[in-house]
Amino acid sequence: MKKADHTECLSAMLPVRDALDVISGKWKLMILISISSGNHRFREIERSIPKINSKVLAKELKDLEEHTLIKRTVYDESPVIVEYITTPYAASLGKVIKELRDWGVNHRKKIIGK
Amino acid sequence: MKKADHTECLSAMLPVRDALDVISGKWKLMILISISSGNHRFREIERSIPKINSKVLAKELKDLEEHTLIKRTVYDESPVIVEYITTPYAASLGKVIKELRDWGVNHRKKIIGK
DNA sequence: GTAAGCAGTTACCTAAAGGTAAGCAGTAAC
DNA sequence: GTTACTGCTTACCTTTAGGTAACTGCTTAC
Repeated sequence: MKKADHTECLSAMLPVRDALDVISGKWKLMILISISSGNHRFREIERSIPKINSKVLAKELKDLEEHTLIKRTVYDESPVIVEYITTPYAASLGKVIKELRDWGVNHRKKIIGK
Repeated sequence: MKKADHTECLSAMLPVRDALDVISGKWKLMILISISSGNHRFREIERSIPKINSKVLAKELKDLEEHTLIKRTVYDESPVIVEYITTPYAASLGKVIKELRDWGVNHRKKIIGK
């Protein structure tokens, strides 16, 4: 039983909270995964994620762009093409996503095993 | 540019979603961090987490217990003592929390640096 | 000329998460 | 005997996340 160090405890909690503020919610990581798996167009992303709708997708894409996790580029050919790509900064989330995925796989096993 | 593999993409997204279902939200990880930092009593945990309130804490503790991430023990001394401890299963979240924390620290630096 | 695809937007609604404030039963301290 | 601590619960309210459905302007395909 460790001694409760209030300062140390806070210094662990606050960054975790910061991270969750950016990535939690039902869709953000799924969108990042979809884009980095090769889906770059709005409708492509939409179709790749079950049950998402265009309003939510549009909003989440804006959020992700504000956090500089994705980049939106408009190619002014006719017809206009809009492309979403992940930024190098998004790659820094790779480990986070990997650990979440591994844990999720294991957790599902545990629950089904019951 | 990778080719979009729908199946592979889904098999990455769904476990991540499963994991987030368990740990996302404003308080769950903070509570786990608090308990594993040595806060084991209800009021102790409450005081260690800024801005949380007892209604929310009580509810989140129940959720965490249902997911077998913490264990609640009542010691029937007088006065009754209630103790919360993390389970070995919660330890499996260690890497997830570490990566979230590291990313959060870095993200904060990046934002302040702007 | 009508249908269908593109990248969204708009108005409206529901459900869930979270917050506020008060209170309760028990104990113990002053 | 009043105050304060424990571990909660209750009723009520607000805020936000997310969902539905329709519709826009533009383009190309049949």
